[in-house]
Amino acid sequence: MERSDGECASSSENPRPWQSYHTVYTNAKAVANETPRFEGMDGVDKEKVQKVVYEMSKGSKYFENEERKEAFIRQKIEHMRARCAKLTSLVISHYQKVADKRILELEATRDLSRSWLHVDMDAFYAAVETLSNPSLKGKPMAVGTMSMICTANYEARRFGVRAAMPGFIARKLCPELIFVPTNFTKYTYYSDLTRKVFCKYDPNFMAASLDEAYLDITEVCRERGISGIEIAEELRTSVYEEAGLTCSAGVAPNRLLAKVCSDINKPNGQFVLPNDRMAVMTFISSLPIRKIGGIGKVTEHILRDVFGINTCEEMLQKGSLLCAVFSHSTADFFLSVGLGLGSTNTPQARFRKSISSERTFSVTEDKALLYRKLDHIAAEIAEMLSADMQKEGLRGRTLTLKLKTASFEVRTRAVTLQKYISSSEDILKHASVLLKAELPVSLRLIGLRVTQFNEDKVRAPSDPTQKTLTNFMTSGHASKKIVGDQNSLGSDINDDCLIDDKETSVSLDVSETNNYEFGDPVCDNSLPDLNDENCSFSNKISEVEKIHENEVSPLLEGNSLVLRQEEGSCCDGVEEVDKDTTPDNKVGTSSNQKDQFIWLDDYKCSLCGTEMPPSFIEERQEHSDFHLAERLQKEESGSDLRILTHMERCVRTQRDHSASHRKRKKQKLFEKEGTHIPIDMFFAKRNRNF
DNA sequence: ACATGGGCGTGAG
DNA sequence: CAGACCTCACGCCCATGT
Repeated sequence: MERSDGECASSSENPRPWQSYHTVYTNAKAVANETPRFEGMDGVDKEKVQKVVYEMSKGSKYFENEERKEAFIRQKIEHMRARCAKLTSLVISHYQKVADKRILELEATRDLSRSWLHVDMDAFYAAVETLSNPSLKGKPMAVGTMSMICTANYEARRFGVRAAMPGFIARKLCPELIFVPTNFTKYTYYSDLTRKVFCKYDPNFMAASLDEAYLDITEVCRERGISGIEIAEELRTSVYEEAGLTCSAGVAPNRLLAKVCSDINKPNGQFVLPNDRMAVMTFISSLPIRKIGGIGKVTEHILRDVFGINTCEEMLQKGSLLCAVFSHSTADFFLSVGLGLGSTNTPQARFRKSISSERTFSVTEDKALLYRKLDHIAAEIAEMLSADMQKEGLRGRTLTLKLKTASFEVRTRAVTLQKYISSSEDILKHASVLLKAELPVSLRLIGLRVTQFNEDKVRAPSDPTQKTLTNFMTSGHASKKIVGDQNSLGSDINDDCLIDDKETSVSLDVSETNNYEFGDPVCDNSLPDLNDENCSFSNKISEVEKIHENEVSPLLEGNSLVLRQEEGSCCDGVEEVDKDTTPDNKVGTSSNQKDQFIWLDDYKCSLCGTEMPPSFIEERQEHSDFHLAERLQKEESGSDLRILTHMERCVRTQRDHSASHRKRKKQKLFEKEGTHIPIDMFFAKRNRNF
């Protein structure tokens, strides 16, 4: 079902707006496709769930942000489509050869000699909670809070309640829902019980999280002369006996497939895929791509809407396009998926590359209050982070501050230091500098991350169990401590084999659209910048005087520092918090007029036919920018040195502004149109000339 | 050409 | 009583510096 356009139109035009509002929990792997037999999704009225989710979300800041992101992805898709359409048959046949060759090479790496088993505990946290409080049995229950759920039992899932869904929406879906707070000490305890069982089958098993693990059962099968089916059954029985919990298992020739398999007969079931090429290919042929680990909502969307790929098999059929459009590693990943390949070795320990801690809090309008709060929270986070680092003996020299504004825009700011740090004092000291530089902002989250570790730290590898939904719940210090404790508590043995969840772990960054090999005209990375409401783009500032406004922002920053110091004092500052958006709004209207000529019926782009509702002010501006840039590029390449039009000046103004406002990133959107020079180079040139 | 730094998006639970 | 949509890790891209 494809409704890329009407999505954001007002509800009068679109009778079912909720159908296009996808969230991770309405579009999760388990929910994604038809086969409703399993995953507790039987009888879930998906339409109703989506409607409720939509109704509960509609109009919120969060929702608006989701819409922005959605729109951005749609643009990206549009762009990639256009690019594919432009491929000449010559280019395509070239990439067909590239793809064919690569497929052969990948095929040659196929290893069917090993058996991997993936175990996944059923609704783990919920199951543990039920164990310790049997009265919960049979009742819909979720582990988590009103703002976020990390696990729901199967009774609750029947109502559409899922992990990563906010609690208040879950309650709407299921008014009877019982909420139970997280308790990691318990989960860790039970996790250890299960791991003791895993050890018997593979002493080097890879723990993927508290409730998931990969076991290489090749040896046990051989030694005991029994099949993967039997091992899986025995293991599940044993886990139940030891921990009183049910789990699901998948057995396959590699980890990627094993993980897919464990999902098939969940809960309390198993699925075994024989080590046979035909069996694998058949399995893969109809498998929806979304079932593959590493392919999420966005990638699915792109592969489907740009290439028409729905099943893994189709990755191979569209191999040439994939190779033409994506980077080497990404294309390789996709092709491997199409072949049903995955890693089969037990990787040597992988080391953590970053460690971080973040926290969400309620948005405070009052500046003085906000700043006091920030002080407090920053200090807390620094301490948690430092504690975690010290626990793992880590020291790092890059500190990144993460902020989420009241409008859900995410920013990160980093410094790289001369020396390695790990103390909370050091962290806080540098974090404060970063934070202050951003200050007139209304925030809902701050986070700190440390990277660039001191290498020779050949310490125990990271504990993958940390990457859970869950930690945040007890989000303060408590949870962190407990999570940390998993390390010590948690099986010392397996701690040294780190999981790499992504299996082939092929870097699949969909955002990249690089093709490799010699640069052909296919290559343009461009996507309009739709993301940042705050800065730049919507200011297709049409008047020269706007330039002065650009100069204002540094002053504001200066102001903020002052404000910062006189925290207690009353503030005119609250407005300034919105300074970013205020000018935008103004500009929005003025530029609207300017753009109107391009929008037929105020809806459809007269140049390329892309449809976009009038409410998408910023997106539309970006879009018209795109055409403008295109035109400019043509002119430039034709060495047409004519005088800039009014509109063009505006764009330049905006670019300057953007650049100076460290908004450089998405300008790439306009780069690399075919063999033309990058547009920002172009602007640079122009700017020098004028 | 290559290394490094910074910013962002993606996926997972 | 209303409001409440997370946390963590990774890898890619661009820009900049050498």
